[in-house]
Amino acid sequence: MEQKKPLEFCECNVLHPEQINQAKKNMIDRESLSRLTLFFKTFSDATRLKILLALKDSELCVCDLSAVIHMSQSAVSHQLKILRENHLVKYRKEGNVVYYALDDNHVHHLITQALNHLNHT
Amino acid sequence: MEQKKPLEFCECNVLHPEQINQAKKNMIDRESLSRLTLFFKTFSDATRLKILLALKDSELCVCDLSAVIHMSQSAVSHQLKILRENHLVKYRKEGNVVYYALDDNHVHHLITQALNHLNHT
DNA sequence: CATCTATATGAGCGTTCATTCATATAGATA
DNA sequence: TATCTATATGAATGAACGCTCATATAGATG
Repeated sequence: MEQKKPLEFCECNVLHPEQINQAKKNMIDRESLSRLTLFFKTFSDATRLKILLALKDSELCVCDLSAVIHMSQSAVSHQLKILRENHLVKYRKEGNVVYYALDDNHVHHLITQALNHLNHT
Repeated sequence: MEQKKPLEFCECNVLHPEQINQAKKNMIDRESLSRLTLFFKTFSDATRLKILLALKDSELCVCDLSAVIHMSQSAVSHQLKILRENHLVKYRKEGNVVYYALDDNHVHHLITQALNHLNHT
C-alpha cells in the first residue's frame, strides 16, 4: 500500500510547493504558448533568418533574394510562404514580380537584440 | 550560345543590383548566423519555453519543473540539457538535487518581448 | 558496503521539416 | 491565342528532433 500519493509526472519527493505555485502563475495559456513557439520556430532556420536580414533596408523580389542568400528560387519561395503565414513579411505584386519586405520594424529589432545577447555571452 | 550569364541560383533576370548589394552588406558571417539560428531554435519548442517561463521568479529543481510543466523527468532533463548547452539556464547542485535557474535576465526579457509583439499583431 | 533517490543519458521510434524536382499559375508579350 | 517569365506549390526524400523506455551515475542514508 502506498501512503504517499504518487506524483503525476515525477517519481521524486523533493518538491518546493511555494516555488511551484509561483511558477505555475508564470505559465501562459495553451494558445499563447503555441503562438509563441511558432513565432520562435519561424526564426529558427538559417534560410529564413538570411531572408529577414536581407530585407532589412529595402524590399526585394524573389529573384533578388535568391541571389543574395544563394538558394534556389523554389527553396526561397517555400520559406517566404512560412514567413508570410507568420506575418513576418509582407509583399506586393508588380506585374509578374513579387516584392517582399519586412512586415514590421519589430522583426529586425528582435534579431538585432538576439545578436546582441549572443555577443556578450 | 548564351549571351546572358546564367545566374547561379535563380533563372530569372529581374534583378535589382543596388538593393542586392545593400542586402549583401546586411548578411552576417556564417558563424554568427549559425549561433543565431541555434539560439532561436532553443526557444522554438513548447517544453523548453515552459521551462524558461517557470524559472522566471526562482530556481526550481528538476522535480519541481516536472510537476509544473506536466512532463516526465526524463523529458525535462533532456530539454534542460539543451538549455544548458545554449547557456539559457545555469544550475547548482545540493546533494542529490539539482536546481536550475535562468542564466541571464535577458532570457525572460526576450520572451516577454516576443509575447508583446504577438499581442499587437 | 548496500540501497535508495534525484538526475542524466543512450537507443529507438515516430513526427516534423527543409530541400529538390517537377509542375502549376498568372501576368506580360508577341 | 500561344508562349515566355516570375513565382508558387505538391510530392518525395533525407535529416533533425522530442519523447519514451531502460539504464547509468552520483550523492545520501541505513
